[in-house]
Amino acid sequence: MKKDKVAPICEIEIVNAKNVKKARKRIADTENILDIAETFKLLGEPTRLKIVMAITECELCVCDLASAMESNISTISHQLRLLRNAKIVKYRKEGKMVYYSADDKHISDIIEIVKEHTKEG
Amino acid sequence: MKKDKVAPICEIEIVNAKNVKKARKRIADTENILDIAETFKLLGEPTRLKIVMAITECELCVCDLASAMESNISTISHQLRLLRNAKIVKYRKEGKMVYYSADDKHISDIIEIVKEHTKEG
DNA sequence: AAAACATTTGTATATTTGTTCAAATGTTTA
DNA sequence: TAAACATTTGAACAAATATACAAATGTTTT
Repeated sequence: MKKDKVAPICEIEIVNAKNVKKARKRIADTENILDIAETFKLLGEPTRLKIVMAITECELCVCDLASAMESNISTISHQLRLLRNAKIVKYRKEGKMVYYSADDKHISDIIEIVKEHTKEG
Repeated sequence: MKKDKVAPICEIEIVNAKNVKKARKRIADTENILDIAETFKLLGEPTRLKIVMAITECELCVCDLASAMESNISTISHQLRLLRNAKIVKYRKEGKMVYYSADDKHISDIIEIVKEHTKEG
């Protein structure tokens, strides 16, 4: 057997077993990794990202949000449901109106960071 | 015409014109909004997020990365290309080997923040 | 030069998903 | 109670995309 190599797993030879082990551990230790991916995925769609940015500093009803986005009310409502479930946006009912806002600091923080990241590219 | 309402745009009545205008402006002012969404989208897929996390603290060749992820080399390579284009990961060639790493501080920062965010939910 | 190997790339396919229309729900007002 | 309105929800369709296999590229070694 060659110097650093280890028995193959999944038919793949391992070159640096130590680093592979570390990587495996890092992934395994992140128990809510699917939830993290889900949050990123929700922000990774222009319509939804725009929704979040639109209601970052002031709340809007679904109707006005659709207007601001120049989009369909139904489309906005569908996307809002996804964002709501992930606790990325919150809402407040007032009669038949529903006002949405995105006051979660975490979310606006990461949007700012990614904004910086893409600017540099 | 009713009190606060304004002429319809896209067949939608506007309730709070001031906030709609602010929202529109906030969206319009973010010139690279599609790039921002793209970065989020790339992190929003479990395979790619795991890749990034795997190589956050130590570099790995494609082969070992595939092993650590228990996945296909081709699949990993395809996803690495996307991550590379978005400057989320970088690589270093050494002969026929290619070592990938994700040392971008921005990226590990936002992953940590989202990790916190999802924990609270 | 050829064999061996790591990685990349092209193609095809199955799955996911964003959007739209239509209908349903729930609230206010006449 | 009925009409008007805001929002939600269901269903269907088109578009995007993650994955796998096969072939191509590029590098090292014999």
